[in-house]
Amino acid sequence: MKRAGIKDVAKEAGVSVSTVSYVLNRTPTETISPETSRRVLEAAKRLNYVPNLNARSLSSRRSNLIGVLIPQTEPGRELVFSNPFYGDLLSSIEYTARQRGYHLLLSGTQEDQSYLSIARNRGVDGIIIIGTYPGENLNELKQMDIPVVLVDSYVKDEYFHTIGIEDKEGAKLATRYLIEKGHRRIAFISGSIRENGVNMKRWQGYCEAMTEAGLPVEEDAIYSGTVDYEYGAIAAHEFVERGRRQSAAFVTADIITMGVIKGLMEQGLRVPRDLSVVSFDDVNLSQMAYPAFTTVHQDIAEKGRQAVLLALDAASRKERRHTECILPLSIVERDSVMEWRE
Amino acid sequence: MKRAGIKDVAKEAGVSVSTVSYVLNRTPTETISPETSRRVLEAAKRLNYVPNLNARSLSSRRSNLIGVLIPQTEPGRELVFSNPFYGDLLSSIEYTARQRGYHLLLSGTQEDQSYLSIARNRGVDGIIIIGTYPGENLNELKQMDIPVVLVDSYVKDEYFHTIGIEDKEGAKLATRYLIEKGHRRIAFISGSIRENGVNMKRWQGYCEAMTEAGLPVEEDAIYSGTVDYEYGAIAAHEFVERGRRQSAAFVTADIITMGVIKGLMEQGLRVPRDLSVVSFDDVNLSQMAYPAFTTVHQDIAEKGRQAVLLALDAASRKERRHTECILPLSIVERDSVMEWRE
DNA sequence: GGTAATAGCTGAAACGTTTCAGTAATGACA
DNA sequence: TGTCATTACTGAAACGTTTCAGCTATTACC
Repeated sequence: MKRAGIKDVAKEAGVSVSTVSYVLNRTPTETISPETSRRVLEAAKRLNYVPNLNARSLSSRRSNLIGVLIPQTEPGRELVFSNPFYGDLLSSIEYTARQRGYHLLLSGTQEDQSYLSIARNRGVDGIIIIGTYPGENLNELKQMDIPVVLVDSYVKDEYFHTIGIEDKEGAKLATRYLIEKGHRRIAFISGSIRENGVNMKRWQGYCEAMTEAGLPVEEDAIYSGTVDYEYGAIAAHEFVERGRRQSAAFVTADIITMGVIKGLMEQGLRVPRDLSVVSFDDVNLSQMAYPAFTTVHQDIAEKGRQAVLLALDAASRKERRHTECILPLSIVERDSVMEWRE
Repeated sequence: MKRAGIKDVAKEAGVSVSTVSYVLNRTPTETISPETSRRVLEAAKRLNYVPNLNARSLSSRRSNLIGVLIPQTEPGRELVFSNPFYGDLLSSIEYTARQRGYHLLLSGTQEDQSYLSIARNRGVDGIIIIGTYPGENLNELKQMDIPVVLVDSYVKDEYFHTIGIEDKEGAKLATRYLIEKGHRRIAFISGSIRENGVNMKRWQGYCEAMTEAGLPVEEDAIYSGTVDYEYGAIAAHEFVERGRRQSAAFVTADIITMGVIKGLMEQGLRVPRDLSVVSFDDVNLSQMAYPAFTTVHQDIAEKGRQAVLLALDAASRKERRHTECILPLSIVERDSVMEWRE
């Protein structure tokens, strides 16, 4: 059973192909009589017509497609959904896009550029790139006239739109919170702080908060690895090996915190009895954990929503000027921090 | 800067458009001299040529696109990524597809058919539907000649390919495990067991295991709600309200188990001291939790991989006959079960 | 009554590919 | 030398839309 095309509809309704197109797209500049319009609509319904979106985008240069690039665990590997943060974010992106009649083209942030050309070739109307992005190719993105939204990236460029949070401020919030509770020696547990990404900003926030309180940033209080559960456990073991010199820790991601708590427990230690912890993200995990932990809350759903809105808005206007959207943070108190007195 | 098309390449290389197409696609039936081939390739490189995939799929009727439909929390809402199971699954699907040069078109399983027509109109080469699917429209899917892979669905049909696990057997495994540990009164905590999906099968498995052991399936041991963290906590509270009549529980999803553990804790109860628990899925959560819980392990990554392979394999051959793929299960022992003696 | 504007429609080019059917040149073979 | 295959390539139709430019009635205006 061959699919009905616009031609078939035209024949069925006794009008030209262009008329059908105008009716179906409600093209505002075109005047169509109600009678004709009705006939076309009926014919389309009768033939069970659905437009071929590939042909449409070939012709109209719009695709109603948004490309979403999600980081991978390693170059060429799976997506990082082991961290629920990304699932929550994607969920919100998909929902917002779907509501507006857009579909998602999903891909990993490959180290090579294949994803790039593919995003380009599919004719996506916008691209949302999540997380720190392997730098250089970004320039190539600028050359094609597609709006790009960077989520949680610290690449500054007139061309790109960005959406993120005040990572440094959030980290200061967390660290100061611990200081206010009387802690003086505070560990910093994080993913890599080499690249200019959120972890580096949170590192800076931690340092500033410490310094402003007149506390030293000590070498052996720093744990830097990968943003996953496994590293949290490793850090916890190392914490013990290094002699448990701190009474509290600021951990830069909930998923790491899960591992830290687990790692401590394996060694008979408890949060917050043996280590107070403040975390970052406030994914569901932070309430599920035992103990539920205090963490810097960010509105992940809103982040995803804004990313889509920014992309679509940029796609509709022709201007390509940088827009920046920063979402607010707050700290959510749960059961992972104890007051500390010497 | 207008993008270079195949015509530009042809002109640059001094050959015809068709020759360029043949070279670029390495069409096996066509003979091209090495010299010409080289010239074309060089021209393409020089012009920074990338093919327009929309045009290609319009012409060739293949899109290198796989549609993925993921359940939503509610009709018309976000995707169910609050359950990490889906993130893991999608991650594996994306990875496998990407490796094979395919991209993912992601959408929620809408109650209305819009997703359906869209999947159709985009010309996807295959569709992967995850979870129980709002029934009727499936027939419409059959009419277009696109391979459909149902993941974790119990819809039986000659047309659809399915991939899943022995849910009933897995549930029996779990229930029997508890029985062997001496438990006689075992609660069943689950999502909805109304629809003919995995939860119903697991419910059947639970019943069979109980009956085979000569134990009664008691009304007040059954908790059926939604597959999420929140419901787990609710069930735990209800468990206490109903008078803590069971010594163990089989919970049909890890995400629910997280809530159960939390809910019990809120009431001063502990797993496994006050309730032994065996769960299902073995997502990362089950090790992260405190206590890490015993659960029926399924290979989620393999599930995603097979789903893609099934779809691609079906797309390449013309035949549309049902294929079924069942993955093995095993039980992973952790710290959520105690021996029980009267 | 004549011109201008407008409403309502249509024809055909264009979008960037793939692929079928064909052609010209070369070599093999009797 | 003539026929037949084979190699290497080309022309053009087709895929299903959008959209520009144009055409014909009809109405509006002076």
